[in-house]
Amino acid sequence: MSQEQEQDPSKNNLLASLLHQARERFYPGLELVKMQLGEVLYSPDKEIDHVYFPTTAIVSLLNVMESGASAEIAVVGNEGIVGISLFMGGETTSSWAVVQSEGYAYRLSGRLLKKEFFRAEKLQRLLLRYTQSLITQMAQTASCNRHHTVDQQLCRWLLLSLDRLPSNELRMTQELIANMLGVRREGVTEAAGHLQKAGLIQYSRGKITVIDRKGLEERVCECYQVVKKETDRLMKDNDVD
Amino acid sequence: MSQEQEQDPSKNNLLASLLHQARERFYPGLELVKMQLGEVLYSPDKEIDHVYFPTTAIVSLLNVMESGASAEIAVVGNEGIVGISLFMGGETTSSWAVVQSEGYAYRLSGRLLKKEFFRAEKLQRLLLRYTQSLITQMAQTASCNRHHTVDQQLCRWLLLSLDRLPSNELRMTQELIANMLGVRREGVTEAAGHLQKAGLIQYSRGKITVIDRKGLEERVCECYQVVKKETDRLMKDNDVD
DNA sequence: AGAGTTATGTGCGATACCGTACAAACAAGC
DNA sequence: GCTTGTTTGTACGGTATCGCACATAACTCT
Repeated sequence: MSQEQEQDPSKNNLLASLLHQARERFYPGLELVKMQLGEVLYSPDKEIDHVYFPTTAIVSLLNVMESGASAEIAVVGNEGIVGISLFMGGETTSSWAVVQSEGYAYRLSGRLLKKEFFRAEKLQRLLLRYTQSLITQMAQTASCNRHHTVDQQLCRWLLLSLDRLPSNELRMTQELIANMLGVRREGVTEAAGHLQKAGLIQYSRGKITVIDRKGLEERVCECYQVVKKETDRLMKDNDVD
Repeated sequence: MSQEQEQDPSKNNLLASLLHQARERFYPGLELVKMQLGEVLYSPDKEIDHVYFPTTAIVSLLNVMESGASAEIAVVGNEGIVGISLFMGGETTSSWAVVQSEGYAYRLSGRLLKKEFFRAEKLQRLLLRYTQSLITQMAQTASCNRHHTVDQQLCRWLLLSLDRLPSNELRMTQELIANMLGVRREGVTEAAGHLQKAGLIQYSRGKITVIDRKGLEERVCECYQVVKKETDRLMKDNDVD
């Protein structure tokens, strides 16, 4: 499989930040896995025994209500790690991690990561900074849910996905997007219709092609930039020797 | 001032978890401060140089949009600490910390906390666990904003405040609550009207008395319990020797 | 007591989103 | 080709919340 051969741990930003010694300790434990759309990496109260460093996959952190309604609270792609509650403590979370876009990730034993986390201060600082950027994302999602329209949120969501994909083409049904945004499927149809009419995207049956990224950026709410800027700030110059 | 004399570091749960040695290192650096309603402990891009361990005060973590609209993303009372970004890394946040209910807190130099954080593993685990519980709160707030009514959210907010106060009386204008929930002041008037009519609360000009806490708990959305349960789980048996 | 300020109540039309129902377009298999 | 299932489009009434305007009520200060 050619896609598989192109994979390399350094395609994940966090793994790429691990230099020399740290790399030697980590890389042997890394296992390349392919993740399918909809795959559940963890769910509430299920002990997490691995963490995942996505390379081409995108993972959604979701909150599911008693009613069954859901809402995405953060997205993780090749810039991050899935499973922070492992080193944050608690072992489990009240949210779900679901594969939103199929692709590859490197998997690592939780035990190993945890050991290194408390042993290697620089690694720890790296992961904590990343966690801080996740926190920013969640905080912004909370207020975005409160104050912005579905149109704006769809733009945000498309850009978030775009940033984590190699091409300008997303494979997603509107139903799925609706689950992420926590709105009706018809709401997404309508919002997507607006964007299509404006010539920003073009989609058909589970395939969305972004034609005018600039246009999306003009239409998106501030939330996208706030998170991006803060993440860039937190994650630059973080090499772990 | 009698209120002041009743204060003691152990009234904050995190400080109370610090036993023996840890206590000796920390307590000398603690400074009791009184915090007024509306006081800003930190704001975006302003370097944080102290952390706060509230005893009787309640602090809101707020996100403020370009439009000026705001939304509370988490609350911190005597169960927690304000200023996690200090040890999480990044030094600043994109959110505000504003005193929601006046009272006392112990203030500690950020430098000292940070030093201890990376020196003392048990302290670190304690603080990370607390951070994890904050993350839970933010995640739940995000989905609550999406799926639940103002009525439900007001119940949640009242219970959150109640849990962090000594009495069943809150000093809060509806305007202020509206800012926290990110809704119109009139919306709060209406929701509060419902609760009052149902005999759960009683209020007049900035003073809300909760008469029937059980009733609130029956009417609140699941979000309240989800966060409470998870926080209890994360924060029990966390003593730092 | 009276004036001014702050807090709350109420009423309106506008709008964004919901729930539901159903039609149309497309894909995949036989 | 035809059938079946999935995905998307459209329509319609219902509702929660908004934005605004203004009335009332309660404290505060002189």
